[in-house]
Amino acid sequence: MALKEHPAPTSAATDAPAPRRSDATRTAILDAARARFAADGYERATIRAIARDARIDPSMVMRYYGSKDGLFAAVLDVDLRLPDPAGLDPRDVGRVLVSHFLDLWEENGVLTAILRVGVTNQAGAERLQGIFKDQLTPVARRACPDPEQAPVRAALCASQLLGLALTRYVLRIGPAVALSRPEIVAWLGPTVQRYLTAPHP
Amino acid sequence: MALKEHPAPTSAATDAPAPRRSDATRTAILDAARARFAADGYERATIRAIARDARIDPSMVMRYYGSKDGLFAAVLDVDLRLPDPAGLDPRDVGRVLVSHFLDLWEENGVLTAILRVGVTNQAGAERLQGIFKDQLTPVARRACPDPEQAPVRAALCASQLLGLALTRYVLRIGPAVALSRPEIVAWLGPTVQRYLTAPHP
DNA sequence: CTGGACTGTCAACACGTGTTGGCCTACGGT
DNA sequence: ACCGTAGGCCAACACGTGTTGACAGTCCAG
Repeated sequence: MALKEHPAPTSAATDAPAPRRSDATRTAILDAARARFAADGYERATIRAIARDARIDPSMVMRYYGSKDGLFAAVLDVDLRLPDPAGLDPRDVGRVLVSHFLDLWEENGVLTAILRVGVTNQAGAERLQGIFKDQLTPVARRACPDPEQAPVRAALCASQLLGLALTRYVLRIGPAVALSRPEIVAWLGPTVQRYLTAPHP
Repeated sequence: MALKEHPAPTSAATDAPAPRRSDATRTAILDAARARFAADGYERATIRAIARDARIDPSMVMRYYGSKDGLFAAVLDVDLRLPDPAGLDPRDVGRVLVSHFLDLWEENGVLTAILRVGVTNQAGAERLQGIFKDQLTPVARRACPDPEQAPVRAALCASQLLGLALTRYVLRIGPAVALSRPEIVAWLGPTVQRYLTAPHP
């Protein structure tokens, strides 16, 4: 860790941290890293390959992100932007959630990267745990009958949603890839709905 | 590949392939490999570590399994031993399947190994695809209303079953680990049941 | 114009990996 | 009792990895 902190040369009080000339390179590295981690997982996504994709020297990665771990940590920031279940029809929450997750997974490779890495890398696994625990559990708490069951219900939803991502975006199992969005929502929506709102069986 | 084929020294016509003196070592390697692949994934499960666990020299692994790929291929043989849905109450097939899968995942680490490896290794992914396609689809064909939908329904089941394994045995998400077997069966059983038998939504 | 910081390149290091071949030991059929 | 051969260990190779430091161009404040 312990990245070099460049002192803001001009306005020190502004909120934006004074754009640097190397910002383009920084984001190029980050984009390449996200894609490589998503495609190859942690070990096989080498710094040399990432640097080649970003068309810079491997040592730049070290300069800007300190280490491979630091680079991956910089990729990890994810906000699921889950909707507040209080604001929608309780009968629709399952379908809305599934649809929202499909959006998230397809908008860029961050979630695929974290999933692929989390399976073999401890830090990635903890991050994935944290994301779903911190962001999905509150939704469950507002949607399920007994708030005390929120963690269990969130975990059940996670099992189905991550299972879909696994089969569709990571393992690329044929029929799971071929399914259309509306079909997925129609099939998985009621499942998630039930995990959230059904009485404890 | 191309393992050395030791000529059977004694009975050449017997069905059993004439036990070798090194069989103990062979299975020790295989056991250690399965555990390591399950715990660490493909890249981080090094031949040296596997050999250390099996208390033999790394070169023995090469001699008996040709290469790391060959070793992993030897670990891959899995028979899910799925029950024939024709033989049970159509109302129970979901619960029976979920229960059966819990048995499979907990009996040894093979499935965890294949899942962990399949996420980053192409051969592992294809193997996982094959297992679920070849063994789960026939079950779906016998259980679902329109046999033509069997692949889709098998994939849906796989998404939920693999998702459970992912959250419970790989990522070890707290609430998913804490759930008891009967609870899991009660929650996921109806889901699998619906994926198999419900009319296309 | 000039000095210092920033951005980038190059070559190298130390290390762990999969893999190989040579050597010694000890079993077991003849 | 013998000796071929299977079983096992050791040392080494070639390679790719993350990481480091020295060096050169480039921008901008003073």
